[in-house]
Amino acid sequence: MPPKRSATREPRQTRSMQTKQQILAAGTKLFTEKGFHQTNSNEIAKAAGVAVGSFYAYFKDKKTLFIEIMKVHYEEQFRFIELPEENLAGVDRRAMIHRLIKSLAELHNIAPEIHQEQYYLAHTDADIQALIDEWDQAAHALILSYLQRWLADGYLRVKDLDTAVRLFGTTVEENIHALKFSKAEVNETRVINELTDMLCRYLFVEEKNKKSA
Amino acid sequence: MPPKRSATREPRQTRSMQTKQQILAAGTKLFTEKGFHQTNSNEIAKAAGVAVGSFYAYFKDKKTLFIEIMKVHYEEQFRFIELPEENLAGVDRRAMIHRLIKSLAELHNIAPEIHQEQYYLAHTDADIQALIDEWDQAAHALILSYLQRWLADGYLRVKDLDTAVRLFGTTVEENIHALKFSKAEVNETRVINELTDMLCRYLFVEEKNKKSA
Amino acid sequence: MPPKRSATREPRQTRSMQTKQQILAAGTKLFTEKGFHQTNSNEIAKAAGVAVGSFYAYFKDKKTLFIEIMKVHYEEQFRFIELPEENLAGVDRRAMIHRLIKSLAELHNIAPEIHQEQYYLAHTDADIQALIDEWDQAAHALILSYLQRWLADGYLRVKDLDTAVRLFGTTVEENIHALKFSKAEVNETRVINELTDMLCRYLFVEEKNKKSA
Amino acid sequence: MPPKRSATREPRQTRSMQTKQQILAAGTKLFTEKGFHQTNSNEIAKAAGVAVGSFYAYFKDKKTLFIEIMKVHYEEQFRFIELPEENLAGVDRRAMIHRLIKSLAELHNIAPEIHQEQYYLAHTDADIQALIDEWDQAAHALILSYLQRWLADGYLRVKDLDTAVRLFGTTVEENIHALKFSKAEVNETRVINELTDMLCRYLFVEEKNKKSA
DNA sequence: TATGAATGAGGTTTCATTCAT
DNA sequence: GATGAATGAAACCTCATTCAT
Repeated sequence: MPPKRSATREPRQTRSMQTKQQILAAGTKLFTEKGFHQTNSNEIAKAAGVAVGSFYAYFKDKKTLFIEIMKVHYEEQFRFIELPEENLAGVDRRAMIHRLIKSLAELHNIAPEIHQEQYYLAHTDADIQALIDEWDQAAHALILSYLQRWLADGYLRVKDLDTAVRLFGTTVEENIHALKFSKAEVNETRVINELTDMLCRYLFVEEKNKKSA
Repeated sequence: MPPKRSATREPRQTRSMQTKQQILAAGTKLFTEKGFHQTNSNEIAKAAGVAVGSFYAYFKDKKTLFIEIMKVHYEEQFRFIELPEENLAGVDRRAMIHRLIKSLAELHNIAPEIHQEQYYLAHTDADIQALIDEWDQAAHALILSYLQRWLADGYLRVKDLDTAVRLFGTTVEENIHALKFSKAEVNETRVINELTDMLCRYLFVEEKNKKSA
Repeated sequence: MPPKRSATREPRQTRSMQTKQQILAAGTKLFTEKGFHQTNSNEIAKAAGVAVGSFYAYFKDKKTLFIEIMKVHYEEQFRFIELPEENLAGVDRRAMIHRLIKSLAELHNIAPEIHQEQYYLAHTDADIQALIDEWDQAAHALILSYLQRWLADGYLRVKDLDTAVRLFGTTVEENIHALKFSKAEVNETRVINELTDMLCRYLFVEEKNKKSA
Repeated sequence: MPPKRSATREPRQTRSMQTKQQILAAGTKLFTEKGFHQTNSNEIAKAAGVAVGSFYAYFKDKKTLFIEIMKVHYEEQFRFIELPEENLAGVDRRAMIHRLIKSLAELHNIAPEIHQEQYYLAHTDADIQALIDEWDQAAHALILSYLQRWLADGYLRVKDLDTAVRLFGTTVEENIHALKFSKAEVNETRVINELTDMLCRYLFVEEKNKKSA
């Protein structure tokens, strides 16, 4: 049976790419469910439906697979986030912050445990640490660009921009993370609301004052 | 008399207690430097200057040692923190928040990596998760008692107390943690200042309004 | 597809089967020579000419290997023994008993120590006990079918068939076993002859009486 | 408080002997319950209520303890059995056999597992094997003396005395053992009856013939 | 490329025995 | 004598990785 060519070119993955994808998927699933150290390469291969040998044909070792997964995960993350600055001044700032937080929260639905695993492994692995640093810098640059715009427009209350960027980044990231991982019953909407409030009050001059002026 | 092996032998005598302390110290050091999975029992024993057999006489296994270290660490933490409520209404609230953050930061100087390790291991280990939950609840109770006092005194701006407690806890904890672990050059004083500002603006009605009134 | 680890990997391919056979052979040899507790897994692997890892790929643990050896041994045993009943009434009964004993003795030449080891391990291991019970029942059923035939033909002297079955089984089994293990010089032919006499006199009505009738 | 000397001298064991007895008792209990290899010296010491150090003060090693236990057990056995020959010719022979079997069965109530353990350990331990051989010889001598008496009195049917002795010893010993260890419901009285019948019919000329004469 | 059996270093844990007190 | 903490050789078992097919 010859391959049925359809009129529209279907960009099928080559067999090889497919295999690699299967391993990535299986790795993500297992690292996520059981953690890096609790998952072994035979298991990953089996879950991917390939032989261990193939695993090692595509990935130098287990760590390399993990790093590739991290990369995929972060690319996905930045694809979501990278809302470049618009020139709007009159835009509702609270809404912007809120949207930013929401999209971060969205991200964490993809593979929240990877984030955790990553931070853990970073502390004994320089390669992973380097990747994280790189991404942190990208995130900080993004936040900074927001703050600078607001500063230019006279809305910003904070003085120490660099520190504010850090604080913003960590606070959002970790509260979202806690939200996803808390065993306790937590209401997501309420947490995001309060978080938004906190950041707005911290960053911006109070609306009331303006109005009263 | 049946053997009745408890998870951990609990020594009264001095020599024995000393050995246990040595193992605890060595474990703390190594887990901290290289992480749980990168440290093995022989190594711990050697670092403690005892035979492996002694390790297993005092701790059922590596995990049990880790849990005991966590407990020691947390007890220390609570010894620092538990500043009971005073009845003062006129006290400087910013100063109180600042002090709270500072003491938390202090704590992290003891064994910051243990905290990280802990959260990591929790995600595949129910025993460790249980301990963390317990302590989180204690911390939340403490924060809540502060907020309720401020609420009673009419200083509090937030409505959703429960969520605010969570937000407060996570935000302080994680920013301090990030502070200690950031590879980048970070100025501790500045971070703590901004963090304090953020939390005050979030929690309290603005002073200016009062003054203007 | 979940891992679904069966206790023992069941190989189809030739190389793999060969390896398993080698391990079984080495295990049989060593358990036989030195006993279960005096033999360790590294040793077995080395004797089989494979790595320890392979040992554990094929057998969950040492006990599992032992159980498989038992099974092989017993299958062999039953292949020898299962002489189904014929309808002959006039057949020499002494000759039948003699043949039965001889074939049991034959069996014990295969791996006599395994039998001993087995009984020993049974007393602390339920799995092994279960296997032994199963085989005992099979053996008892076989003996019973002989006795019932002789009873029907009017040759049987004993009344309490169930007890006789037990007595017969144990007596043959253990005397053969003792024969094989006695350090003293024992003449096999003489023991088997006396054993045959004893069982015939116990089971059957005396020929002389018949003749005199 | 000075020791209260009673009028009658109470032959109290010295403290030292008492300790040794405790270890022997604990060893017997544990070897019996869990087997030699499944019992460790610390456990025995604890069960005996003494320190491990004391264990090794009284017994060179674990095996030595086992051998001492064996000896105690066998002495007890021979104290029961050694019914010296009487000169009686008219005594009921079946009753004698029956009594012999019964007393053997009695013995097995003391520490039946020791017997099993013993045979097992013998096969890798020469010292234990030597002891067993010694006792077997004693038992055989005893049985032989019975048979010779019956032979002299014209009651014996068997010709091959040496082999008969062996057969008798093994058959009684192992059937009693099986009786004690069978997991199945077995009626002790019935087994002992049949066993007695079997041995009588094997050994003795039939009564009926005599009577009819 | 794909396969999966085979490898063996290395980690975990036990326990018979010693020895300082 | 008694104690029991300490020892460390040796057993058990896992799993990242290789390599012959």
